[in-house]
Amino acid sequence: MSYNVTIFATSVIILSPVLISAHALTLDVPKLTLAKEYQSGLALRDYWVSEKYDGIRALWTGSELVTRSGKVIHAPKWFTDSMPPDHRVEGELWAGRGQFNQVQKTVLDEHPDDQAWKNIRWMVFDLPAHAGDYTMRYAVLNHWVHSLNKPFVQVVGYRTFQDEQALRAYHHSVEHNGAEGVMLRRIRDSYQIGRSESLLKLKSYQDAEAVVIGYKKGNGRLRGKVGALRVRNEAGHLFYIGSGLTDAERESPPAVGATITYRYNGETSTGKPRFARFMRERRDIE
DNA sequence: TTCCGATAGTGGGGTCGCAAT
DNA sequence: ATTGCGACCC
DNA sequence: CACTATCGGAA
Repeated sequence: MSYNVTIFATSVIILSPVLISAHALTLDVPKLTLAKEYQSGLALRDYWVSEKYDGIRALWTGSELVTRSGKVIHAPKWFTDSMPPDHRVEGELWAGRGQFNQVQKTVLDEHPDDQAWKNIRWMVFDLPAHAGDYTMRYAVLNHWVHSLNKPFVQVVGYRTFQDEQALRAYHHSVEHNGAEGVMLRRIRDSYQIGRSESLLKLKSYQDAEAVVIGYKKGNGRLRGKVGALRVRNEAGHLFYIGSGLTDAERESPPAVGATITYRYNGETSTGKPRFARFMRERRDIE
């Protein structure tokens, strides 16, 4: 019915001075569902729960595969040649648990490496332009994937849970096996653009301590303040922490030699903490 | 009244691609 | 051949 | 990605 929904927003991208005078280039940004953080106490019976696949979001527009910001993903012909010309399909390009780095190295190349792409799966989970609640969209999606019958296109699987304790148990078990976390999909919603209770993510984080060994200057509105702390953690890794600092903390940051607590989500491929953010300075008690 | 969602703007690690060295 | 940087992904 | 700082409208 209302098939004519606007799927793309338009934003202006500033390019090199040569191009600015001649053309105003635009980039189509897909309007997608964004996940909110899970909070205890919601009606679990309204949700289906799946693994959170740590890869790169990819939308089939009907003619090409694009990222969340609308950039074209240069997939091999054999990967996309049987995609439907008349449907939008949304999923995650994924290479297995703990393999985000491989996905990034493979799918963002301008010239696809055929061998590397053989390790990529497209874990599909929605039909953004399809009417109906999630159970209906999921049924259509399943039907399409089964008829497609390609090993590298799979539908994400779901479970349901009666109570939070069971959900937590599942969450911890998949994370123990290397998953990034879990997603909760509210099954009676039509496709929701933006951030809402329609899609939730549940991820664990870790806290650790590090010693401040220096600073990096801030840019833009933070000019003259601290942009990031240079730190060394207990494993001896050197890295920067900028996220999490308030404007006030950037004006009078923890001193060199101070111990801080930071939060992170697992490690990168080189062993550094992923998504490290500042929590607080350690205050020793006398 | 409080709180939530959207924006805009900061910051990180890792990678690719291109320009400068 | 190496380095630096912008622009992407998360 | 995580986060801070704002703002206006929903709750």
